[in-house]
Order: sequence, then C-alpha cells, then structure tokens
Amino acid sequence: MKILIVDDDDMVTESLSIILSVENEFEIVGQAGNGLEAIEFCRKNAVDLILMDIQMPVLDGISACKAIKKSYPGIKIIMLTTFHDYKNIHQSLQAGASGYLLKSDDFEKQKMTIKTVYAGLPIISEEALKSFTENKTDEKLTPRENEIVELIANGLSNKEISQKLFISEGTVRNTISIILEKLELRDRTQLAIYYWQKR
Amino acid sequence: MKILIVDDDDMVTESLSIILSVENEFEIVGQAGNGLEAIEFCRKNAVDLILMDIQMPVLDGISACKAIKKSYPGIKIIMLTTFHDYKNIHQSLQAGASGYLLKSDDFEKQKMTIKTVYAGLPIISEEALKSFTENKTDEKLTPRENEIVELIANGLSNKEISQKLFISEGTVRNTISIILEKLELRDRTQLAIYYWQKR
DNA sequence: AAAAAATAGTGACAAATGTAACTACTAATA
DNA sequence: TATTAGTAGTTACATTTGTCACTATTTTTT
Repeated sequence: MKILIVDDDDMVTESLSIILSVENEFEIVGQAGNGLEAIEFCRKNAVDLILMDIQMPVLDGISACKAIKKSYPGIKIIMLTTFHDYKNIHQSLQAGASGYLLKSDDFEKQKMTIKTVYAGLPIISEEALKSFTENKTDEKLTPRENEIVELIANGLSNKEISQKLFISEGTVRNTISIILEKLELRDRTQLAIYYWQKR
Repeated sequence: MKILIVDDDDMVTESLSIILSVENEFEIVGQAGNGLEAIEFCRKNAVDLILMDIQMPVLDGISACKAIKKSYPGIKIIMLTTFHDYKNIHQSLQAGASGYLLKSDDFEKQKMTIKTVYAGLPIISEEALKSFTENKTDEKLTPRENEIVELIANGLSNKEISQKLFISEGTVRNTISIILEKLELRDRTQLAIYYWQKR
C-alpha cells in the first residue's frame, strides 16, 4: 500500500513514516509539506492512500482533499489532525475523505484505521466520533444561556422559549443578545447553525 | 468473539448467523427478536458484540443500545438497518453504538466492520457515511429555492442573499415564504436546522 | 463583607423577517 | 397553442427579532 504523508510539521511526517514503515504492508512513498505539494506528488507518482493534515500553509488539507479526489478518486484520504471539531469532520467528509484520525491516537489504532480505510470502509477515530455525540454545552455560556441555545437550536421562537421557561419574552431577548455577543454571532439562525454544525 | 444478533426478522438473524459463523473468529452466541430480549440475553450470557436492528417491536434498537451500554459498557454495539438517514445514525451514536452498517452491505465489508469495531475503532458503513455528506438539495424545491436554502443554512441575511444573487430583497423574502410553506417550517432558523440536522 | 456573576425584568426603538396580493417575463410542457 | 412552472419584481403590513439602558434579586466568588 503506497502511502503519502502530508503535514507541515516535519516531526509528524518523520515519526509517522518511521512507525508505519515497520509494517510490511505499508510503503511510505513520499512526504509533503502542504496541500499543493501533495497534489503535485499525486500527479507524478502512484499513491494508494494519503494521510493529510488539515491545517497547513499554502493549501489546506480539505481543499487538497477535494482537488485530489476529483482527479484521482481511487486514492483514499485520511485526515490527520489535532483539532477534532465537528466542522472539520463534516467538511473533510464532504471533501471526500474516507476517515479522520487524531495524531494523539495510539499507533495500533492508527495502523488499524489505515488498513480498514484501504479495505474500502470509511472510519473515524473514537475521539472524532465523540465530538459527534458529545453534549453541546458551551463553557463560555452560563447554564441558563446554554438552555436557551438548545431551545433556539430546536427551532423555538422567543415567545415559545419564554413560555417553556416561565420567564418574560424580554428576558429571553436580552439573554439571546448576550449569547450572540459572547459567541460573536449575528442572529438566532447563525446560533442554530453553530449548535448543529460546529463543535 | 461472542456475538449476539438482534433483529425481529428471523431471515436476517438466520442468514447473518450462517454467514458470520463461517469465520472462526466469530461465535454467534445468541439471537434475539427485540431490544428487551437482547437486554435479557446480556444479563444471562457473556457477550462481546451485538449486531442490533433499529426498528423492532417491544423495544427498539436505540433504546436497547442505551440500556445495554449503561449496564455493560464493555459490549460493543453495531446498529444494523436498512434505513440510513442522518437522524438514526446520530441517535445511535448518541446511544453509544460504535458503528452502523447496512444489511445491504456485502458480507466482506460486514465482517471487516465487526472486526474493526471489536478492535476498538468505531466505524460507519460507506452508505451511512454518504448520508452524512451527500448534497443537501431537496427535490420538493426548485434549483433557485435550493440555492437560497443553502445560503440561509450558512447564516446569511436576506440582504446578503439578495446581494449575492443579484436579486431584490423582496424576491428573496417571497422565495423564502414559498420554501417555508413547502417544507412546512415557520422561519429561517427552522430551515437552517432542517438543512443541517435532517436528511 | 464587598464585588462579581447569574438571573429576571421593563420600555422603547430599530432592523429584520415573513405574508399577501398582485404583475411580468420566459421556458418548458401538455 | 394554452397552460404551468420558474424566476423576479413591487408595495404594504404585521410580527419577530435584536439592542440599549436601566433596575432588582440572589448566588457565588474573592
């Protein structure tokens, strides 16, 4: 299995190369420092699978993933990152990634992930999966504020929220103002999107 | 690996038993016809992994998954279904399932999934993954309406939408009214939620 | 004990949103 | 060819939403 490792941190590409090349199945055919280099490499070399960082200079991993998948749909791509928010998972999957794993996952898991993806099954790491399912409270917000966020994210109007919580509509509006300011959002719709799409 | 198969359709449990027992690694220790039977079985027998249908009489798979995970967190559960909408995936993962596969997946993939989950990596089937990432156009809506839905789901205001599409704000408002009526929603926030959470 | 944070409220106001009732043009379809 | 569907528009109106400026309790923290 010809593997290309893409990460702007040489420490990461180097250590991954060493660890993975222990396995006979894996053949590290190249390393790239950003998305553009990865695309270049795929054009010139045979690659089966790419381990790709998300945050990189020049061209980020998600854009590179899109481009590579378009030109070479046969190449499997596993996103590799320390950030594991919902947004990145979602975007990566939309960009055509077959999986997602954390640099902090142990090596046995990483190897298993690579083999499984190569076998044609998409996979996400346990930690990444957690970010799908973990509860959506924001530590920047108070309990009451989080409660209201959840109601907004379920499509309730201010009047409905006030009735459900037995408080005045004015209070609901004030609280939402504070929430929006804290989260740097503009309106309840962006808040609902933030709730479901991000984190 | 001691496997319990839970499905109200005997055809499914039988055929899965036969196919999986070919593999020496797998030992089918039981079959159950609903969630309650599954819980009973786990109380009386040692089980490593459960293949669980979602839609079942008496007690559905998601509820059973929750209950079993609470009492026996060590048991891995893979949801098994013909329906693969986002809502079910999401609910299953929240209920503690480690994976999700379609009855229509080929047997090799199903075996791989079971082995991978047993190894501690959560996995979802390729088809299920598709439902995460597939494009979100609604066939009830016209192309233009879908375009506007997407912009709303990205948090844009009516003014921003009108500027982006070079049409008047009034037209945007009218179009949104039609969209809301078609989808039986009340406001743009519910529309954004519908876009991201459903389908 | 004082200060800060969380909760709840009011009134006024501006801006955004959604609805209704129409018109008008074009492209596709029966 | 007549009709329908899709797109785009206007005007008017009602409602909802969000902001601002304050007040007031209660709870928590320093």
